[in-house]
Amino acid sequence: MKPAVGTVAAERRPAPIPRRAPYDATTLLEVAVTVFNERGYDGTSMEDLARAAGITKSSFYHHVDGKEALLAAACDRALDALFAVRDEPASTAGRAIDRFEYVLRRTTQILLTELPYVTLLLRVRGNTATELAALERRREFDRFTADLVTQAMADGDLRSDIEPGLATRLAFGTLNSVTEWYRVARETSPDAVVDGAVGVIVRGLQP
Amino acid sequence: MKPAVGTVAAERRPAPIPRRAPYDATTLLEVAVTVFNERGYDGTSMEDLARAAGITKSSFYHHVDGKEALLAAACDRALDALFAVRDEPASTAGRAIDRFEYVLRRTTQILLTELPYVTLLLRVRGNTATELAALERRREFDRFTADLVTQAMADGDLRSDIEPGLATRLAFGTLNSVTEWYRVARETSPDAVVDGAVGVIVRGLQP
DNA sequence: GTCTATAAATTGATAGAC
DNA sequence: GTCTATCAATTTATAGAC
Repeated sequence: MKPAVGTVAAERRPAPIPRRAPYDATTLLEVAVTVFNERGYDGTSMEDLARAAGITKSSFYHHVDGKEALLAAACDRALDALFAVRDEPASTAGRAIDRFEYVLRRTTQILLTELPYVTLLLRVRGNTATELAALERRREFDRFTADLVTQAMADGDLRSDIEPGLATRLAFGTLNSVTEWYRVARETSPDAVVDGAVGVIVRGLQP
Repeated sequence: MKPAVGTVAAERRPAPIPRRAPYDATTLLEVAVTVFNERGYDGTSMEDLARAAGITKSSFYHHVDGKEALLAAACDRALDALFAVRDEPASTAGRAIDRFEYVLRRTTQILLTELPYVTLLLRVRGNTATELAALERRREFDRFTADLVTQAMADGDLRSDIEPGLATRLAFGTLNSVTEWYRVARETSPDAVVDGAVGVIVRGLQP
């Protein structure tokens, strides 16, 4: 039963308008990254983002600095999480093979918990200064992983009939490929993905 | 020694202008795919393509039907090569494990020989009808590979402590990740990539 | 085949009212 | 905070001269 428009009750106690939480930069970043991943960064217009957020383009601009700033924030979030893994004690001390396995596992976990941000990072092409900066940070992380593999191979703990660079790229390429299919339709649990991926890689690279 | 401008020799036998082969649709597709892979499809304008070909945008349009047609042609080239693998005798007869290994190897070879086209295909997002059609063909190929893995697992020839779908995705995700780094700077030979990738995957998935 | 010129639509971003 | 209106630049694509 809806009270007639204009009654006293309707005027003094208007039906509660379905009210969303007020937007902040973090919320809209989440919206933006989702759309970026669906349509690609360059394939997404600010109009697309505003529509996804349910406001106009101008309102959207009230909250964020622009398209490129959104991309930078998303990439930084992914990269900060990856570098935090690199700086954990278990990544820096001990046998190289143990550190390698630890980094594989933790990287996969980050990839799943920060999935949209890592996905976007992995697709960056280098068209702007922002993108080049993200690529450079990413390459730094890649050098860290390549060093791990090289050391573990020198220790005799990884098969050495494959070039270290190729082994590194296959290992982390396998992990990164998870971003290509692990979406909301999650028929596989995160733990199963981590255990499965790390297990297959480790066995595949055993001496 | 350059003859002075205006001499008889210069007028009758003009210095040979560095003449390129006349453009055809295939040549320009090659140019386009290269730029698409560098800057991303949506990040590339027809102006970019024309500049890369050394002609104007209008001249470029004289040879090709448009941006989307270029994408469709590139995806078709990659998909035709993949489906040709699927239809080879060694992919359709024999034990599933042998067919699986054969398809892994052949797919990697296609990936390297048709690298730019496969790279572009793997990045398609589904923004237009053209892209959706390419994605649908790709999914058909994915179903073929998933069936192979499922059968080989049922035969007891692949480890069964991993879901078949996860195993398939890890295996072909590893292969596909090659497109992310195997560019012109080829420090690793194609054969080493094929042997390395297939070898790591097969060992990683052994029972 | 290649060019200049231009059309028609879209894009990232801002101005200013409420 | 949200809106309408608008701008300047870019983008896909075409017309028509040479």
